[in-house]
Amino acid sequence: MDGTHDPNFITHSSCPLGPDSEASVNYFLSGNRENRAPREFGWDLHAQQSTDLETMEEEDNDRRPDPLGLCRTGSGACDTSTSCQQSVSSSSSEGPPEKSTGSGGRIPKKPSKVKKKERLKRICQPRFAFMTKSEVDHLEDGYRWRKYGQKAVKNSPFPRGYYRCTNGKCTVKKRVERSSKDPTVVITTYEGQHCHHSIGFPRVGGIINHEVSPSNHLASQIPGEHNPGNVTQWQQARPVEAEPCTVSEAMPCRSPDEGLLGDVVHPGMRGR
DNA sequence: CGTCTTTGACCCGCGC
DNA sequence: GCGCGGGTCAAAGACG
Repeated sequence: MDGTHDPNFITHSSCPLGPDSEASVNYFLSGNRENRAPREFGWDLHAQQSTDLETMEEEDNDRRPDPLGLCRTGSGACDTSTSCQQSVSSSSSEGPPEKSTGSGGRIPKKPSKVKKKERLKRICQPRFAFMTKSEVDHLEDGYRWRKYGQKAVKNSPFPRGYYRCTNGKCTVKKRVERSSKDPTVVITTYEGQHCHHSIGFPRVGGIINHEVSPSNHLASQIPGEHNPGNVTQWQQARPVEAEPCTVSEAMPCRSPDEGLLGDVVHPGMRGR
């Protein structure tokens, strides 16, 4: 990867949405360990939306230090020993979930021991979140997602949507929610690493990425997705401190040529 | 018919 | 121990 050399890549020219867009995006890389507040990580949010984020942070701090609920289980249950693996509790990679040949109604869930164990582990994976000014909740990012849940968020009138990559072997998830402070701001949190390439941008001139180096192609895709003229500036936040598996300069968790962060975050960004 | 969304229930961790 | 809130599951329905 060569990304660490281009600190200025976050420019209009590299914005997937083009220089005409008008909204701004904040990135912040989340450490995936322990429920430490971003501030403690020394986040350096200085873009226009950062205040919003910080506000959220403060509002939630009384209960959850993590403004986005990142690594909620981190306070103890976060098993990072495998955090670099694609080992989030996924029903796909494990034995077939006993299909409840439902006798009509919803039968009480009795998760297998294995499944239960997995849930207990609920491993925190590298996470990457950003704020986007957008009217659209679910931003296109080149991947296909399946919504598997939606929850009302406390202190927010807007629900949070839970998405999972449709690729069977890919355990990447993402959460999408709107800022309660600024409804025009969409907070997207990616978790995990893609084990495949994106499918391209159907709506952006049908760009296919197979020729672009992974370290680049997503850097020029993700945040903006097809964001109808909303994202112009990419704000860069300081990567969170590095622990065994965090997203920082070393990027120990990232596979050489793929993976969420590798795809999503331009190396130059991570290296700050 | 296959895929995706919706939605209510369930599970779990944490704070009180 | 209990309640709360977040995250996930999976059936049912919608849609192309």
